[in-house]
Amino acid sequence: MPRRTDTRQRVLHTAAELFRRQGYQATGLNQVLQEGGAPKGSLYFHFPGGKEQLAVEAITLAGTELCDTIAGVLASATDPVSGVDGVVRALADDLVRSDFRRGCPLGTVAQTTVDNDAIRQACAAVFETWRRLVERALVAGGVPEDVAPSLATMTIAAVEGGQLLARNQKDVAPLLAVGTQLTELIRAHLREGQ
Amino acid sequence: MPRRTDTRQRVLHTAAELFRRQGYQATGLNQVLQEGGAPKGSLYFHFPGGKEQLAVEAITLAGTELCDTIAGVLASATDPVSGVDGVVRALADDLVRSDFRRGCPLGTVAQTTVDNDAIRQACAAVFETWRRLVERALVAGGVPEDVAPSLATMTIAAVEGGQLLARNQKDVAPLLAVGTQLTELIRAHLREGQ
DNA sequence: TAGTTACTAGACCGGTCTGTATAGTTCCCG
DNA sequence: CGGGAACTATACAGACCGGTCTAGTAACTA
Repeated sequence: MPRRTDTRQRVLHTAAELFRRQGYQATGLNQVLQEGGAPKGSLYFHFPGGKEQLAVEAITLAGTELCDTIAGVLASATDPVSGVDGVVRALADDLVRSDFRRGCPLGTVAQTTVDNDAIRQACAAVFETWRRLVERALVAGGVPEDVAPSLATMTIAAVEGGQLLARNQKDVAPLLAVGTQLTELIRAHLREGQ
Repeated sequence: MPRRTDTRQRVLHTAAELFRRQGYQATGLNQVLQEGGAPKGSLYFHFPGGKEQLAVEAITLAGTELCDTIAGVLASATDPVSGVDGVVRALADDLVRSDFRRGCPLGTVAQTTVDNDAIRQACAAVFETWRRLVERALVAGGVPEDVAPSLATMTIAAVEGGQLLARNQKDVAPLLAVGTQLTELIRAHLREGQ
């Protein structure tokens, strides 16, 4: 039998947003339900696995959405340098627009759920998807294949750290500095690859 | 009148360790007290500001301690490249030794306390201290003064992100990749500076 | 129309959270 | 010895936590 309501999606999106802003532990189910406009019974009907299942699905959803955004930016760029620069700018815009409340949809949750295997692995899967996306863009742009995996990991790490610092300082400057240095690094690898 | 017991220090160190492993919200005062071996009355005698004050002091303590460690490693290195490499290796060792339970003493807390100004600023102060430490080492090693601030920010961000990824994957590889790429980047700047 | 599935609604449970209140103990100082 | 400061010890308050339960409603189907 098909779904008859959009409650599940509504709750999921609300949860993704709240987890992103506040992290896993700081986000209560009551808050999710209130902001999502659903009673408790509905939550445990749609997510019998409770908070953990909600988090896993919310992370996967948010990760996939951001993945599409990143892929779009990278695809519309002519080379990996401007591609990474574009991604960083997009993330910085998002930070400013939300007054530094929305960080990376994974970073905050991943940081505080190391001891929860289900959530940890959900985050790891998304991180790996992102990394591969960046790696492909780097290789396509001329970065040698042997350094691309490591450089892609560095890119993800630096951007995560940059978002963390930016949020902590309520200033995009650290993230923009990361962008500048990242493009510098990629350029250096492109020179070496030739 | 001078202190007569070490309860305050004991509780503070326990809190620093637990905040580091679990983050702010996931760490309960009862747990801190139990592991620190102190009753509740003592906590609110020594830290009338409650959990928030405890966190601010624990962050400052842990930040200062790690600052000393970093400064020691950087000072014993002959150049910034091997210095940064040494710091990354030390952090990776710490991750492995704790079975990936201990992350950066600030990262986890900073990520989930963006909306708490006191804690946020305590973290920001430590981050800035670290950044300046790295910046000085870079300049001393020959990195041009105009790029050193940005490169130092990049270093902190990348290392934070690397620790996050390593903890999430339970594998130091991402952090080591960050180390490799960071040294590469510093070398590139040293070449340009000449 | 009767039955079944999809879903809503919210009261309720035991437990834990931060924080308070108050009494007791230990030690130094005069 | 007396008094006060430093500190311990625990009981308790009030709110909130994630999660369970049961009853009810709406829509589709046989």
